[in-house]
Amino acid sequence: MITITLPDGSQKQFDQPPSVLEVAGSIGPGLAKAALAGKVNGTLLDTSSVIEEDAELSIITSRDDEGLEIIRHSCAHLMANAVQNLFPEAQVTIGPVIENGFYYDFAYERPFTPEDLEAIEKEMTRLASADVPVERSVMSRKDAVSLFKDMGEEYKVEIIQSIPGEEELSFYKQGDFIDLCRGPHIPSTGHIKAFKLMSVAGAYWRGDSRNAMLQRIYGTAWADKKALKQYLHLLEEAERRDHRKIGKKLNLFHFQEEAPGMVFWHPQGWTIYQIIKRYMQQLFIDNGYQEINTPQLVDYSLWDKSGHSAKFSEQMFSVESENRMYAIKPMNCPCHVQVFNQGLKSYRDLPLRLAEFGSCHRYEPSGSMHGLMRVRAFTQDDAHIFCTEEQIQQEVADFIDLVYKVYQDFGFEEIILRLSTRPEQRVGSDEVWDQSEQALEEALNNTGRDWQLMPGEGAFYGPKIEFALKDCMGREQQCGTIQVDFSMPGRLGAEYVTEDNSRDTPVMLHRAIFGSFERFIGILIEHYEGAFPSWLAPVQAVIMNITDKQAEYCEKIAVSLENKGFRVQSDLRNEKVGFKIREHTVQRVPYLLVAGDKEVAANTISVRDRTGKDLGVMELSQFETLLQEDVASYSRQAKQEKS
RNA sequence: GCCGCAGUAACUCAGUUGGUAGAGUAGCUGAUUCGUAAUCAGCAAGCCGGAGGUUCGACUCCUCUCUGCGGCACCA
Repeated sequence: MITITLPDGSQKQFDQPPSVLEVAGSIGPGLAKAALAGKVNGTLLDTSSVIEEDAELSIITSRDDEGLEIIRHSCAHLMANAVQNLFPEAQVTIGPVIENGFYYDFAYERPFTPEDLEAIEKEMTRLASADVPVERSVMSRKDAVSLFKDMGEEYKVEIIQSIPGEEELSFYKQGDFIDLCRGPHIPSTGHIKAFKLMSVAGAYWRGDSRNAMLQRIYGTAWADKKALKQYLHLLEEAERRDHRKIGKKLNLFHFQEEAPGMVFWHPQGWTIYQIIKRYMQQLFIDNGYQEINTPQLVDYSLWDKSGHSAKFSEQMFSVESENRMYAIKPMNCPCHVQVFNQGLKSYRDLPLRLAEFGSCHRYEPSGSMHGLMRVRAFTQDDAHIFCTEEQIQQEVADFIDLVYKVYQDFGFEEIILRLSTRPEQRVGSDEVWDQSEQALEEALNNTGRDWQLMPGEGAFYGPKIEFALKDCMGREQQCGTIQVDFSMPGRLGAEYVTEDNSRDTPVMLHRAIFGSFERFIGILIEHYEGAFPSWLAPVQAVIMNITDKQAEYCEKIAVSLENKGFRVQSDLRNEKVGFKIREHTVQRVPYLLVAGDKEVAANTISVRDRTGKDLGVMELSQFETLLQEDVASYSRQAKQEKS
């Protein structure tokens, strides 16, 4: 007698060990039909698996996250099946589930074309509607190797041979197609109902750039057509929000061939940049940082000393002049140590916080650049805190608070914290690592917030905390960081006089909140879809006349608002108001002010916002208050506005 | 850097099985003076990314190169 306990606590008895499917069938025929797999005592198994002893079981359907993953995984197999039907020469390699979908890597003599994708998709649809049963089997390593060798599947043979000896090898077969796989899989291909092949791209075998390049086909799969449609819609929205498109449309910046990976900021974009910079400058002042500025071009000898030229010279631009080699700085830290080194420092000077809007250049590989998100010339909100080991924890705690405040000011509510600890290759003694990892950990714990541990992900010179924010599309963007550095101050001869009049080397904390201005602005553009909240909007209001008669009045209003510090334009062109309204709405100006004869007579303005909401007719002073309050709220209320 | 795709007017894009290009928007000129998301008409605008080659002839075909896009790798 086998007792199966279901998630609701109810129990079912079976005379014979039942399969997952049989249990599902005993609950209801609908469930049996929908069952994709079973979770037996926490382990996912095929519906065909037989449960040999008393167990807890939940039936997995497409409504479960696990069910969706199984669908995606099976869809990857379905695709491999289709590819081999159409291109028998293609070798299969691996096909895992990824976020929102799956991919499968093939080795084939030529790249797949978009037409191939269409054909593959069609073949997949055919196989799915044929509802081919998917059957699991077990094979010995020897049999498996010879089977796949016979099929000419060299990559599979390599995979099989790399699996540790004791492990059981399971295989899934649908029709003539068989693939090595841990499973579980759907009982038959008919359970795949909504999928789409997205793109082809090259990908290295085993992710190593020294290996052969395979053809990777990406696909997405969902429980039903509706979910698929929703996802495709989301992709469209992401495309609409693409900062490169919006940057062009709103005339914020451009790139051109002569300066790859370097931004040409236009007046509108530079205004946003300046606002953010001023915001950060004030933040520095309020939080005990001192702003400095250091050279762009520094002789290679300094980079030799700091260790950069040995490790990172490939990513450094260099310049030769008068027989000297200079590097355009890829980082600010060595220069900041030079500033620290000027004049003898005392323990009383610590912590010393030096900040710089440091303009850095790094040679990024051509294929890695991406709009503002990854550039070769960028500016960091960079600062280095020189302190004692005892001071690390407090500095880190203060910094975490600061990051939260800043991200919230910019409208980001969800923030993810990660602690990266010592990597295999590192400098510094274990005691120092122990101490600083502990300092970071305690600082994190003291915030009362959740954080994730990333073992071994720290920099070679010290552990670090990273801050990722979630944008309105739920995408994670890693921006802020604070890193403990035991190495560089010593290398560059930084020291201070201690309380007992000896010398000691300070610890250096590298930290940034935005990361790079360029990237951060890119994130903001996508987050707001170009509709910046008033405090960031390059133009906060446009005042427009209805006919020439009100031109002078509009000018007066514009000047008056400008004198109050607002960013205002007047639009006195001989166009219909509707035309002007449309244009500035499209340009995402937060407030549109109209003055016709009525407003002139009453000394008022008619106000609407870019969402089309009519805010009514008001006196100028009323509007000033409204705009002032909007600006003062930063981005915190921007969420409510849907434009 | 690697694989694939792309580069045509300021922008978005169409086009030619090889006979030197077209539409919308923007721009300019003129008319219109208008009440909350596009007034009308006319004009001008292109070394078809760059270099080489094949050809009587190349935007179209080939080679190289640059830049961008999607991935991969990289991101101290």
